[in-house]
Amino acid sequence: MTNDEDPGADEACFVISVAARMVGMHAQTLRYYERAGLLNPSRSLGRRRLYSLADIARLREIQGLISDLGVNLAGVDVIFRMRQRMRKMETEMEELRYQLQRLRDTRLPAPTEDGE
Amino acid sequence: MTNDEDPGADEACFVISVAARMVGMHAQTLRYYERAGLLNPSRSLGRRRLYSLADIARLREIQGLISDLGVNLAGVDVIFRMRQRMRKMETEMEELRYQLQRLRDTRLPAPTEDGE
DNA sequence: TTGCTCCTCACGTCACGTGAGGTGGC
DNA sequence: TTGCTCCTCACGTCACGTGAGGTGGC
Repeated sequence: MTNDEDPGADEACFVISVAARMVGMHAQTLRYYERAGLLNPSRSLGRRRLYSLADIARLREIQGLISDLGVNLAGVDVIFRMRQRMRKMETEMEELRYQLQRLRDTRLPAPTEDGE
Repeated sequence: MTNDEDPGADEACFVISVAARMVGMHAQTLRYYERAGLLNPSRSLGRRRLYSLADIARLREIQGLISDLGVNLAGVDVIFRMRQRMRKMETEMEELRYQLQRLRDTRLPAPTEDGE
């Protein structure tokens, strides 16, 4: 399902003016957020910032928290950390549910040894 | 283990000056946080604020986020909501783990190994 | 009465965003 | 060359916290 022409989420593609236009922000604001430690675009050889699609997505999330909810930059940082933990917990829950289901399915004895 | 002399966490006990002294904040700040919707102390008949131990605990949490981490009030609100969801998820995980353990314990048909 | 509470208004400070100005490399 | 980028400095605005001032009920 991968498309050779589309850039991967982590591929550095966009220069700052393009990235700023994509998310409707000022280029200065992107530099400001970077200085605040909210995102880390890669750099070209000439020290120019290059934003990936993942960076763009992160910018949109930041935008939502700041513009829509009124959170400040320190809050965005905390919230992102919490989101990461929540995603981890969700993964763990998926795993637990899977194990539970598998145990229930194989609960009746006579385990047929054909599954992995 | 309940102590008749100690107030319950939700029992309204402390007038604003006492609550402010307990958490090291100005009374005006407590009123300000209330206006911002961060906490809701009960009121006495004379419309005076009465803070419970749960209110005090919440104030300390607010204080930690604001003073230590630099989060603003809107951020505190979002973070509290996320915390609530995380606590719910943790409870769910506990339940899942419990179910899983129970299934594993009863999986072998005739245990009788003398252990409980 | 005193000492608290209530409220509103107003101010100082700082975070945030952005414009200006000067620089350098595709 | 032009049009971008880089950086720093400086300003306006607003959220936050707090003091002042006047009120009312234990």
